[in-house]
Formats: sequence, structure tokens, C-alpha cells
Amino acid sequence: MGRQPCCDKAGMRRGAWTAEEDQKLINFIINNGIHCWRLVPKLAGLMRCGKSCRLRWTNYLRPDLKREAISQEEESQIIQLHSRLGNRWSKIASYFPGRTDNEIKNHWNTRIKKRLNLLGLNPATHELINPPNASPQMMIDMKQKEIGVSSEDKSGYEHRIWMTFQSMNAEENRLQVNSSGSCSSSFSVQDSLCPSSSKDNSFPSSEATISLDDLFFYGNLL
DNA sequence: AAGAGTCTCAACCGCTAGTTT
DNA sequence: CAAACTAGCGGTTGAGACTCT
Repeated sequence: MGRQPCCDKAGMRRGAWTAEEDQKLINFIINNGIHCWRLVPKLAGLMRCGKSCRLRWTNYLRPDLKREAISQEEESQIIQLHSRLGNRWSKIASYFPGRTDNEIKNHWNTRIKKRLNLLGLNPATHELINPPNASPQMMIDMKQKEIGVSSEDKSGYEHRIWMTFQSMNAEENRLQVNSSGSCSSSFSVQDSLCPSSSKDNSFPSSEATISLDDLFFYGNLL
């Protein structure tokens, strides 16, 4: 025989929490702390299951939660972390004090994911999906490491996407594209390190536009 | 003004790893 | 050791808000 069930599901309230329920939960946790979620609803006088109380507290009532919208910097960080960690939302959230895994997951699913799709990027892998007119050479010579999309708004805030590549024979490079399609690259690969098979033997140089012109097309879509 | 379509996000569901009996 | 539970996680849903026509 195992332990007692956490709650009797019959008679439990579900759905949106009322202000009164919130206050009961806050008061209880402030006065007693959190020891066992199973007992919280009973002791706090709530007709909710412990799981529901835990979720309400961690995602909404905790006093250390940030209330403001996710910033552009945070969004960039989320994209970078997601490229490394995948959908491990709690792990990603641990890098953002005051943010919850649910909040970051929602932001990803409703905004970032959509934008990556628009850019022709696979949100799961962050890699380009069939870029139009992509140079096969680029795909061979360059291994995409990370890609990010800065947020934009309707008040004319600059759209910006960036990609970090690891050239097969060279150091890491970073390239940024803004919404107008112009490019500010920071390639710093020396000629001697360039693959001999590249078109002009100077690929990718700081002047190289390579076939990332294709990428500018995406920039204009933002 | 109103109906339809879209978006947001709080809350729930189902699963898993670890714990307790 | 097995059964049953807890806490936490990621996926999904749906009500309400918002936007468009």
C-alpha cells in the first residue's frame, strides 16, 4: 500500500483563480512557508488541488516575479539558450531571475517561433530551411552555429537578425542584417584560412557578401 | 457597430524521476 | 522490492482580449 492521494478530485474547483483564492494562498504561504503542496489547499481553506496551488504560486503569485514584458535583450538570450538547450524551459528560465518556465515557453511559442518560421528557419534546430537561391558553396563551407532574431515593434524599432557561423577552416564569425537589408558583417577570417574550393579564394572576407544576400531577403520579411 | 479571425497566456494534462510506505 | 505517491517538467488547450474587415 502506497501513500494517500494528494487530494480528492471531486469537489475541487478548476479554471481561473479568483482574487479571494489568490489572497488565501498568499497569506498561507507568507505565514507558513511551503512544506508540502498536498497540504496547502486544505490548510489554506482552498477547494483546489495541491498541483493547482503550486502552479498558481510559481507562475503568478510569487513576489519575486518580474511583471514587465520580456525585453529585447532577454529575447535574444532566450534564442541563444534555446539553440543550445532545446525545449528545456525550466533550464532556460533558470538564467532569468523572476521569469517562469511557463512565461518563456509561452513567449517562445507565440512570438519567437513564429518569427523564426517567417525567416525560413527551423525553430527546433535554428537552421535555415531551403533558403531560396542559397549557394551550395555556403552550405558546404559554413556550418551554422547559432541564429537569433531581435524583437521589433510597430513604432519603428529596428528589426535585426544575426547569425553566427563556424567556417570549416576558420574561426567563428558573426553577421548582422537589419530590416532594410543592409549588412554589417564582422567576418575576420584570414585568406590563408579560407577553403581552397571557395569561389574567389577570399571567402569569407570582411567584404564578402557571399550568398547571404539570400538572408537579406528574410530581413525584409520581418 | 458587429462578427470573424487571430493572439495571448493562465491553467490544465500527462508523463517521468525520485520518494515514501 | 513493488506499489503508490509527489514534484516538476513540457505540451496543449481554451477563454478573453485584441485586431481586422
